[in-house]
Amino acid sequence: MRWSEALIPTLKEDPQDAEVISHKLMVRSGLIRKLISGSYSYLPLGLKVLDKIKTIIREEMNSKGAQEVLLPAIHPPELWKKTGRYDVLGDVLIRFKDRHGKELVLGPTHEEIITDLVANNVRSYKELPLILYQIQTKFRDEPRPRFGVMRSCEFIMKDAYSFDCDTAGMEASYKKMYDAYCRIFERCGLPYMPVEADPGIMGGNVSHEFMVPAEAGEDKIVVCGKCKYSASTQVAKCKEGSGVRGPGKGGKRLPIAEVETPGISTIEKVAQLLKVETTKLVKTLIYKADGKPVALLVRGDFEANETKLKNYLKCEMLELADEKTIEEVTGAPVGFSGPVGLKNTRIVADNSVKDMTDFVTGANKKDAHLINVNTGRDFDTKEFEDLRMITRDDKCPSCGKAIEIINTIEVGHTFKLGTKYSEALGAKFLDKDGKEKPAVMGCYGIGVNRIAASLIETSNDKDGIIWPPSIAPYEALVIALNTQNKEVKKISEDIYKDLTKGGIDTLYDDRDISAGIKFKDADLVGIPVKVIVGEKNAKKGVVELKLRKTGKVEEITRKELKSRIKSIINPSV
RNA sequence: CGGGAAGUAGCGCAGUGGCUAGCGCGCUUGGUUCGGGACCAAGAGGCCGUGGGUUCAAAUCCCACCUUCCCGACCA
Repeated sequence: MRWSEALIPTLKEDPQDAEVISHKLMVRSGLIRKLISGSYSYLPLGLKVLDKIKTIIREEMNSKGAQEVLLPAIHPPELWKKTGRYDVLGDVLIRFKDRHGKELVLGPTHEEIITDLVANNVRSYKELPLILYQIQTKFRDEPRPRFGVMRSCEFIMKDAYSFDCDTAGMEASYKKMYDAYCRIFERCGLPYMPVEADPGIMGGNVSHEFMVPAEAGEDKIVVCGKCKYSASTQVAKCKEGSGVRGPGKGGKRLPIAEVETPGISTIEKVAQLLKVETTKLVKTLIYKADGKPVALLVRGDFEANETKLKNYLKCEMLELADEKTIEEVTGAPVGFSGPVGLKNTRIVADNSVKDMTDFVTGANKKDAHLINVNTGRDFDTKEFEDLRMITRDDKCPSCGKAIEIINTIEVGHTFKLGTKYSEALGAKFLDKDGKEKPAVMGCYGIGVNRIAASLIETSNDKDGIIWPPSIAPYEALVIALNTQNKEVKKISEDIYKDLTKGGIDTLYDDRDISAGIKFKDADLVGIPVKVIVGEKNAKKGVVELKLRKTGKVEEITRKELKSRIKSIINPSV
C-alpha cells in the first residue's frame, strides 16, 4: 500500500477523551475512531491488525480440529429464558422489538445458540467430540464502557464451544483449547499468564483466565514469586490467619456492652471513636441471596468477597441489600448492623472472625455499637468459611511465601461448563450403551480487540506503538526520504514492488512531505522494519534498515534486503 | 445509578457580559526547501453541544436536557 493513497489519519496530539496509553495510541496512529461511547470504527490500519490476530487464531483453532461456524447476532429471547440467563444478564442484554412486536435480543455470547444448534443436529456419540468456534461481534450494554476498545459495548470475540460424551472427553478438549490459547497469545507477542478464575454466570466450577499484566488492567490477580501460584483475586484462597495484624486471641471474655456512636457508621470512624484497631471490629454486611437476607461477618480491615460468598451459598443472584431491607432485617439504618439478636437471618462468617474475642459490632440500633461481643455467647453461627478478599499482606495459599497483587487485562477465558447448557437446551446424544446423555461442554473466549489494545499497552515508547511482526499492520515500511529526487524515488518504488512481490506485507511512504513527518509517523504507527531510502546511501548503492523495537540500524545492499527482512519478521525460517 | 470534570474550526486549546470569536497544528493554492513534526505568501473552514430564560446586549450569567471522560457501583 502507498501511504499517499491510504487513509491513515495520524494525530500529533493526544485526543482529549483518552486516558490510557493504548487508547491514545490507537487513535493517534489512525487505527480507530470513536462513534459513540463504547463503540469504535476500525480504520484500514486497525482492521489489518485485527485480521492478523484473527488469522493466528484460526490457524491455532483449526490445528486442534476445531471447526469454524458463524452464528447470528440476533437471537430469540426464548433460548435465553431456557437457561435462565435472560434474567441473570439483566440490562447487559440488549433487547428490542421487530416490526411485528416480537422481542429479540442481540447476542452478548453464544452458549445458548450453539447448544441449540448441536441439540438439533447431533444424535449419536459417533458425532462427538465436536469443537465449534466463530469470530463474531458481540453486543453488551456495559454499565460503563472504558479505556477505548478495552471495554466496549460492541466487540469482536472468538468464541469456541466443545461437546463431548463424558467428562474425560471434555477434559481432553479443554486441554486442547488451553494449549491453543497459549500458542495464540505467544504468537501475538503478549506477555500472558493463565490464572485460576471464577466461572461467574457462565456456570461450571473451573475456569482459567488468560491475563496480560498492565497498569491499565481492570482485573487484579495474585501472583507468587516463589511457587508460580497465580489466581484471580476473586478466587484466590486466603490462608487462615495469614492476614497480618491478627486479632487478639484468647484474653478475657468481658461482659457485652452497648456504646453510643451517634452518626458514626463506618468502620474507620467507629475504630477511631473507640480508640481500637479496625481488626477489633467485625463488619456485618446484609446481602440478598436469591431474595433471602444473609448476614456476612468479616473482620473490620478485610473486604468481603462476593464471588466466594455466592459460590458458598450456591445462589443464582447475590446483591447487597438495599436500605429498606437492611432496616427490616436489623431494625436499624445502614451502618449499625450486627449479628447479635438478628432473627430469621442466616449468619455466615469469614474465617477471620473465627478466633476473635471481645470484638466490636453494630448494635442493630440507630447510633449504637456493641463492644466485647463473643461468638457462641452473644450470637451463634457454625458457618465459618473463606469469604474475604485476599490482601497483599496475605501469604501464598500454595507455598506460604509472600505474594503480589497486580493489575491485568483479561484477553481470554476458558470454562469447563459441564452439562448446564446441554441439559437446559436438550443437547443429548445416544451413547454406546444405548442411553441418552447430555453432552459435556466447555467454552472458550478470546477478546480480539483486547489483544490489540493489550499489546499496545505492554509494547510502546514515547514515540508510539512497537508492534511485533506477527500482528503489525504491515511488516515493513519503505520510506522514500525525498520524493523529488528521481533516483531515490525510483529505488524506493523498486524496493516496494520487490518486497511486496516477495510476500512481505509492505507499506510505502511515498508522500511528498518532509522527512521528519515520515519518521514521526513511522514510529507512531510502529511498523517493525523500516527501509529508509536517502540520497547519500543511494549513491553508495545501499539502503538503511532500521528496527522499530531496538532502533538498531544496518546498511544493506538491495540484493540482501528481502532475505534480511524475512529473517527478522520470521526468525524461525 | 451516585460523585467529579468537560463540550468554542478536522485536532489541541484561549476567550468569564460589549461591537466582525481567536491562537497553534492540520487543510487549499503558489513558491523555496528535503535524513527526525521546514519556510514565505495568499486562502478556505464556526447554529461557541441543544432548548429555554435573564439582559439594551450572552460563547460568557441562570435553568433544563444531550453528549463525552474519570472515580465508584456493576461486570462474562
